[in-house]
Amino acid sequence: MSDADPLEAGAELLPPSATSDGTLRRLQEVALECFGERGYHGVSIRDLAKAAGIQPSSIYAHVRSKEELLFGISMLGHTTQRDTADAAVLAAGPEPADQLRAYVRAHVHMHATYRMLARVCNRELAALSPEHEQEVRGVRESSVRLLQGILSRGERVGAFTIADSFLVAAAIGAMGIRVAEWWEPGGEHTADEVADVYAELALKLVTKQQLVAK
Amino acid sequence: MSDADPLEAGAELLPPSATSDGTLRRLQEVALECFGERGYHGVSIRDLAKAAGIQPSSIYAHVRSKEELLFGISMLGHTTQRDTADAAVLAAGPEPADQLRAYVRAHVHMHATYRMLARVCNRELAALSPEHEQEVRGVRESSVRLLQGILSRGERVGAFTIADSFLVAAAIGAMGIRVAEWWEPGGEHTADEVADVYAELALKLVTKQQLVAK
DNA sequence: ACACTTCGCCCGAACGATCGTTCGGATGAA
DNA sequence: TTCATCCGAACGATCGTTCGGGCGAAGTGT
Repeated sequence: MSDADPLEAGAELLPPSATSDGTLRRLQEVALECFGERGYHGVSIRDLAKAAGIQPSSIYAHVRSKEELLFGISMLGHTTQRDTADAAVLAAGPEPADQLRAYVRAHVHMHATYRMLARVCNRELAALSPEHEQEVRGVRESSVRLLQGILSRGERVGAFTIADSFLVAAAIGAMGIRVAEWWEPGGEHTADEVADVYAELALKLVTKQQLVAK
Repeated sequence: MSDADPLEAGAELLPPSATSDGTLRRLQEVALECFGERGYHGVSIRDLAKAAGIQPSSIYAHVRSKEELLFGISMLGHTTQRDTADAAVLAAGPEPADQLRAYVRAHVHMHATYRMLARVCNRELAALSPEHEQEVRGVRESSVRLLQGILSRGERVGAFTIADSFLVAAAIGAMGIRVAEWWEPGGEHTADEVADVYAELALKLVTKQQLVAK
């Protein structure tokens, strides 16, 4: 393997829904790696250029500004999360438990598989311009609403027992988001394993407890 | 109230274990606010100076460098988390369920009450020097070990049923860490309420499920 | 009680480095 | 000829930090 790319050692950084190619794609990939490791403000245009193998000024042939590069990445990550979760839930059928399982599986799987993308999305919201931040938050909110809808409907039809819908949704979301911070490919668990375990854990959070004889 | 301080509108930024006072304390407080909102690299020495009401050069009468300011904050946050969790667990008695409840309550309560401190601690590990980062990670690890110890002992004595100790510990930790990102004083829930709910949710994660007749 | 020194804290000015970005021009494919 | 892409050089702004000095409180010798 002489064409081994240190950037893509066995793992894709961008999801299939990414439409960019060529230098712009490479730019987004190195931006993901750098932003994910050191943060948006901790990475300079010159850092990105060096990692991409081009000159700093050449970057501006592909993006209007550094912030727009972050915005593109952020939108891609958030829409990917929302779309995969939507699709998974739609394919899960009418049972609330199946819907919750599907949502958590998609959520967790995405945060592991594209963990750099997820990190940047969850950390750098404040680095966006006010307009861009609001646009991203809109996408984010629709995904949160989907989860809360599953929970409240599950409770309404008697499938779930939930103390506080908001708090439980926050807890379930948190489990997945944090996966992007510790999971790494080649580690103890595959992304699928984590997704499966966390889907069952999420179900435990909404299931009525039966007292077991002590 | 003419002495109202916009920095401390009804909430302490630093925990009681903070020993600093005077200008250094004020510096740590404004650093928490600024780092928490825009990130370590997104805040300049001049930003901090302006927020603290002093000149940029005056900062160096209290800290050796910007990174050392972050390190002090980071150590304070991590030791506070570890110590309050330790104390809570020790006071909880021998029952695994009580220990887990105590740990989660302390963990969550701290992440809500000192949310800016928790944010900086969880976000800016990579901004520390390698030596400082390792020192902080040491404190962090000891707290994680405490939680995992509670879980594994609880399973050993038959109080808990756990699919994967590491994954469950990560999930429980994640719930609390994320609280620092969305909770705010004066919101829907008090810190105590969230802590109580999440303590029960954590217990659900380690309790054997009973199949309820469908 | 006095003068004198020390020290903590703060200031304004400035250092070299690096920041995001722009510009004019070169190159090659369409 | 046009257009996308890249380059080297440079712009003004801002970065973290240093330096010399001012100033009031605390300590010291007499």
